[in-house]
Amino acid sequence: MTAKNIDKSTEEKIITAARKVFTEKGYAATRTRDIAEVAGINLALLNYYFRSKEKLFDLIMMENLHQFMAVVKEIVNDQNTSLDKKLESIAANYIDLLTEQPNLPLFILTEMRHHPQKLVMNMDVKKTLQGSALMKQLAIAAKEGKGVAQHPLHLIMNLMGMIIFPFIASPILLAIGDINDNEFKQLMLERKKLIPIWIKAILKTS
Amino acid sequence: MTAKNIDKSTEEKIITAARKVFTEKGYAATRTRDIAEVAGINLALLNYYFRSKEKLFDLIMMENLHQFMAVVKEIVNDQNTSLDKKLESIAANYIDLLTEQPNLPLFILTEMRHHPQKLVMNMDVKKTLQGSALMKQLAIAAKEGKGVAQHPLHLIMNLMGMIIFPFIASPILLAIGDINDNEFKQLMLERKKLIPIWIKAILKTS
DNA sequence: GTCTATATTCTGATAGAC
DNA sequence: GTCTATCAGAATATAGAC
Repeated sequence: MTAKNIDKSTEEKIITAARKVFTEKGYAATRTRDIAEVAGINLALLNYYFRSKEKLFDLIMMENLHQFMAVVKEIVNDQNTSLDKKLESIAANYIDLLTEQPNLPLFILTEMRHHPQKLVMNMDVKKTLQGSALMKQLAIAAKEGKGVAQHPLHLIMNLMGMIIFPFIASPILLAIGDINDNEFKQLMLERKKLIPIWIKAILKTS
Repeated sequence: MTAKNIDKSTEEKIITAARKVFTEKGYAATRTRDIAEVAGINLALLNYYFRSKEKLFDLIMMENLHQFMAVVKEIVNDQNTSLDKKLESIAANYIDLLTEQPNLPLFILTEMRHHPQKLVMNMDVKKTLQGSALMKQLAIAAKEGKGVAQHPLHLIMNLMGMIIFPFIASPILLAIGDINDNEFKQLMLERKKLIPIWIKAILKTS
């Protein structure tokens, strides 16, 4: 039981522990015993509160998906901000989020692939993006480029790839670049400013 | 037992099945029974040939790492090709590889995080890249830009992110873009040409 | 609500016949 | 080499005392 657990209800302790363990190790590699231990409670209590490993996992999965979507939801449909501002907000907010929770993307991408049944998210992200202010602004920007407009998905792939990939691949990147965790965080800070610039440079090539 | 298994030795059948199941589901979610079933043989035979789940996994892990590294190894240290050509080769070769084996990156990134002990690769990729012809050419290109040279890791992150991320996130991207598998492959084909162009545009902003 | 003890199911691995 | 049957241990879940 860590200091964080003081003053928390048992249910909250279990959820906090489950969030940590599931998000780090994924569903299959997680044992309910690990969660109970991290929560500082007995294994039986976990089932008393949540009935099963799967039900507890579903809760964490929803939480994580929601957290991941929240960043983009509030930005994408703002009619009053420019494309530039939107790119800056998305990059900055995601990098802040992932710096705090670096395991989030690998968790979501892995579990989404392994349990496509649980994919409430697809429709969610689809609804959020399709016909949004951002997509319209992207289409306009693409046309203002040199010539052939690229498929808007290319932009999404580039933007999200540049933001998310470093966190997914951080162990390799730390090794390649001979840098430590703090230097990595510093690079991510730089990327908050750089990614929007790079994306705009890319838009001009189309 | 699929058609592919005809004319294969038992050992090869098991390896082929293990490659498929491990790479799709990861170590923890894979049951040796699944592998045996896909191989069309009995569970006992698996242990007869490979002694344990872990030993069989280690083999597949090595295979996959090797396959993933092979692409970059032969390109990165070629003294006779320009930076442009190297970028083009890396993008084209990786996109070809990942179109055939879309689960490769998620497998490697996940298992690498969960079993850092098995990380023969870190030193491997490090050795391959550090001081390579590619890194020198990148450093030169960065200096020829507008002003402040960025950390070379930024370029690696951007290049690999743009190449790999779409394959990792393909389920979401298919949903967002309302496209099917073939349209996705078409987009990936386009990216073979586009990514080098985009990377060069990014280099000019630094 | 919380614990200990136990039931139940699953899974990796082996024994032994052929 | 290959199979069936089975074991041993692990992991989820529950029973029942407090």
